[in-house]
Amino acid sequence: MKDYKLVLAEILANVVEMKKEDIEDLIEVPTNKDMGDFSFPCFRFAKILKKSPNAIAAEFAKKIERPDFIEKIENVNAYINFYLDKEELIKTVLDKVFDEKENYAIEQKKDKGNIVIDYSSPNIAKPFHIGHLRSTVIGNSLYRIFEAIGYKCISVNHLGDWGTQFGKLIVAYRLYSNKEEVENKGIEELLRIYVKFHEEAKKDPSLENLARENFTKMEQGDEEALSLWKWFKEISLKEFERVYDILGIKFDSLNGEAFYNDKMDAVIKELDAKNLTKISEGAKVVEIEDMSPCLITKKDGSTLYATRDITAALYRQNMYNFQKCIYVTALAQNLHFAQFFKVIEKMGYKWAEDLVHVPFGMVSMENGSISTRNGNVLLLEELLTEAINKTKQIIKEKNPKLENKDKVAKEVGIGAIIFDDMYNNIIKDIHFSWEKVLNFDGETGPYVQYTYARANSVFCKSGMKIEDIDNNIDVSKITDELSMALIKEIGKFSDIIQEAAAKYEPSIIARYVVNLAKSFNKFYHENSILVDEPNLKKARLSLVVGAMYSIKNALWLLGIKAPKQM
RNA sequence: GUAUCUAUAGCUCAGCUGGAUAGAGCAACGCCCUUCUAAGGCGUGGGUCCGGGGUUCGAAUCCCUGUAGGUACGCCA
Repeated sequence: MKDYKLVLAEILANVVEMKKEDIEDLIEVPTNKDMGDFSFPCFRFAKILKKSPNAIAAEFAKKIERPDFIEKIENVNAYINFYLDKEELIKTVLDKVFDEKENYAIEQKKDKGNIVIDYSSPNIAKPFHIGHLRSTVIGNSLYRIFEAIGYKCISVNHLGDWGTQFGKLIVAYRLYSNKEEVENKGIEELLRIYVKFHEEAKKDPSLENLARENFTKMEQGDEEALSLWKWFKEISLKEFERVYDILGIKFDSLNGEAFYNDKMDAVIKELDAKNLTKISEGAKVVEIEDMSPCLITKKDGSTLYATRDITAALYRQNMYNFQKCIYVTALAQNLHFAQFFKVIEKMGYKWAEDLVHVPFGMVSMENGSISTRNGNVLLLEELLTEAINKTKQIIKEKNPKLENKDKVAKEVGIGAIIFDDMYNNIIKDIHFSWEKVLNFDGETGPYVQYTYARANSVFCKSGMKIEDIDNNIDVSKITDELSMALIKEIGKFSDIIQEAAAKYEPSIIARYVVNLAKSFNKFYHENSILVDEPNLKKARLSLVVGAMYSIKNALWLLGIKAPKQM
């Protein structure tokens, strides 16, 4: 919204002995709307002026020149409260909404520079389960949020397609499977033999050594090992793409860990040349103060996770010249990121400070933590299918005549899952519960989508075309509190996106869109929209359409569709 | 042991760049569809903001400390 705060600070600076920047910091938005749109607390002047805060506030309040956009200035105790002029406020918000229309609050220019976002990044040869969902939907949302404030984003799916696990898989394949089984059953068979490997390795630890040997062979370019690896990777990618399609997510780069195989040598040499490496217990490490050392190579010379991440960061900086490089991974990986960010800093690269780890909490199942090895997993597709089926059932009950039932059920069911994942601060752990995730009442994705569908429905019944709805309305027609509350909520959208970006927190968008939907539902409940009086009808329809643009775009920022009917 | 995250209503959580009576949703109970989609709206009950210090005119919010739980800590990713 227009920067009223700044203007108020300038006006206050004429009365209060303080820099306008400091005044601006002091001005706050009251928690209770009865106390105005902005308020200025005067407690801190008591000491200097040797008067009571209440007296000071009263004195200041008298001296302030009221600007046009302020309807009323009121002194309550130690506060000076400012009430925005309603007509001014309506005009300001609607001007912006109808100037930008379907792009409302979403910046179209991408001229602030590049941001690389590394997310999803599942491990090849393991099925896509609900544990992978978080990184995927959070990363996708951050991508859209940063694009919405004017950055060009590059999404990277840093596939876990390299590492000792492939040594394990190769061993497991040779011992427990064959070509036909893998071709027929795909990733399911790969999972089976992976689990089997871990069972057997408990009894016979030499299998682990065999696995390591096979990975080393891969790193040395052994053709047989590599062709198996390639085959496993293709099978996995097919499955992942199916899941990404359902979620509507695309990546700009699929450069996984293997992509950096031929680029790590140069980086290790650079580390050596900068005198950062040491040999410790046979491994090559970079020592870091106040942290355990970062391992660069194992004693057999093969590389590790950190080696590939350091190499990838250097490559990305070189390739994209990023303003930020964001990693969306579990909180449990905190140390790893702290370590390799520090290594890059030690290498003398100033852009190390542009590397950002966005950590999220763990998902656990009702019967303990998720473990692919133990088979305690819920496949994402199973969850999505369940949600879609539940939605179909509800549609059958509530809106049996709906067209495109399947399409809508898909959008709503998936919306429910995505929304649920991002409604709380991402740092919170999630204890998965069918009951919770399949509840579509209250503060949920379907609630917001339903609100949108209602708004669309009433708009359609008006018989107006979208072009007929604009900001050219009789502002005096809108007077009630609920309409004003809706306008204010719509007007907040841009600030909310800024906040979500600054905090790397999609839940801020999710919370916002729920408040917006609540606001709309109250407005809708109390005010008839399709009234006879044409000017009133037009004014109210402007609010309906403004709410629709806002809800649709906010859902889009979360990666959720807004069906027109449901 | 060290680091890190979390602790607010029965449950799940907002609020945490300090401010005016601590907010939602779920669950429970009650009301509102001959009127624009009831996946909705309204109402009722429900709180030592984990404990203890400190800073401040003012602390759920900042600092210190303790407690409880989660997670990570060299050749996995």
